[in-house]
Amino acid sequence: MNRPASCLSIGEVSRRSGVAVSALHFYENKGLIASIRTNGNQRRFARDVLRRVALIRVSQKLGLPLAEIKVLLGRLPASGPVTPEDVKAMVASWTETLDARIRGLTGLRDHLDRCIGCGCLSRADCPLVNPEDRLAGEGDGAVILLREAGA
Amino acid sequence: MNRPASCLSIGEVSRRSGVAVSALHFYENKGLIASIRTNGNQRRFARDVLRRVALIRVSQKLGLPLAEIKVLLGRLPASGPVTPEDVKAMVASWTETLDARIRGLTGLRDHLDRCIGCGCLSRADCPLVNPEDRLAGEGDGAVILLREAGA
DNA sequence: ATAGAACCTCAACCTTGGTTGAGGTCAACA
DNA sequence: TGTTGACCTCAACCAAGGTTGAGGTTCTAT
Repeated sequence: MNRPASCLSIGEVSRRSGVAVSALHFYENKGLIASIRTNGNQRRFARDVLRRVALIRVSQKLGLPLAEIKVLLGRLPASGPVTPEDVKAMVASWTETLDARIRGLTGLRDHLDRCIGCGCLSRADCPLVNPEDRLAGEGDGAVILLREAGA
Repeated sequence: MNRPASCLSIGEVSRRSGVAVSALHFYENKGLIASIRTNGNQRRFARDVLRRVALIRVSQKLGLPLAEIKVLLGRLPASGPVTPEDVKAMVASWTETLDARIRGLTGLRDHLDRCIGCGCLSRADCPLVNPEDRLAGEGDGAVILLREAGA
């Protein structure tokens, strides 16, 4: 009885999620997913793990590092099924992150558009290049513009 | 005459660009910037390097890897000042990249919005989670959705 | 009962984008 | 002529996010 229908081997999780076995090992090691072991020391995952893995991959596509994803996952119930409310909260936090990234990129694009308008790249005039010359004395030059892209 | 006014030491480039000396070494090593050497083997950079470094940092904020940035920089004149036309072309290529990223993120956000609407996370119904169940047989499951985020 | 697939651990390696430090040289000022 | 700060090279190290391989065990089907 090592394999009740509700348990998945790591190979099954890999096939169903599209994530390599080695990556699943890695996620487990980092504490993002959990398993129990059979008598023979093989991993068995609750079906729930498929959701978690999907959440991990989507979160990664938002640019979240695994450490942050771990925190978000940690807010889900440690065991048992995830409720719709849990999901709504997590997904809402994603959209905030997403909105922030989109805003950052859009702002940067606007800068670029202005730069296309002038094409100068002039140290004196172009807000895109050499902002350090307009900010003499601050000591960190180009950093100012770069910050606008949002982390 | 190691220091005509038009030449910058690496320390000056670092201070004016806000980029660490070690990073400038790194960029030179990767072929993104170039220098000549004094009799005493110290680097001297044309002022032009400040523009290139600024272009590198902005490009990085778009998420471009240095290898791609190197290609873009390679399209600029190898020596001599960069013309406004050069800049326009390069910046235009950035905005395309940016637009693509923004579109990808926006599409992902729309998915999330729909998911918030239902909150189901159901294997059968939720397009965000477990798309592999709707795509049985394709063998790469969640990859489908993830692709939407754009590279 | 036994082959072969699937699994296990652990360590080494990979890429990207750098930083840090050791050990040594150069340049500029007094 | 010091001496001090800026510079040089080269190698090692870091973080993230994994992959690869060696060497060994377990599971499942025949």
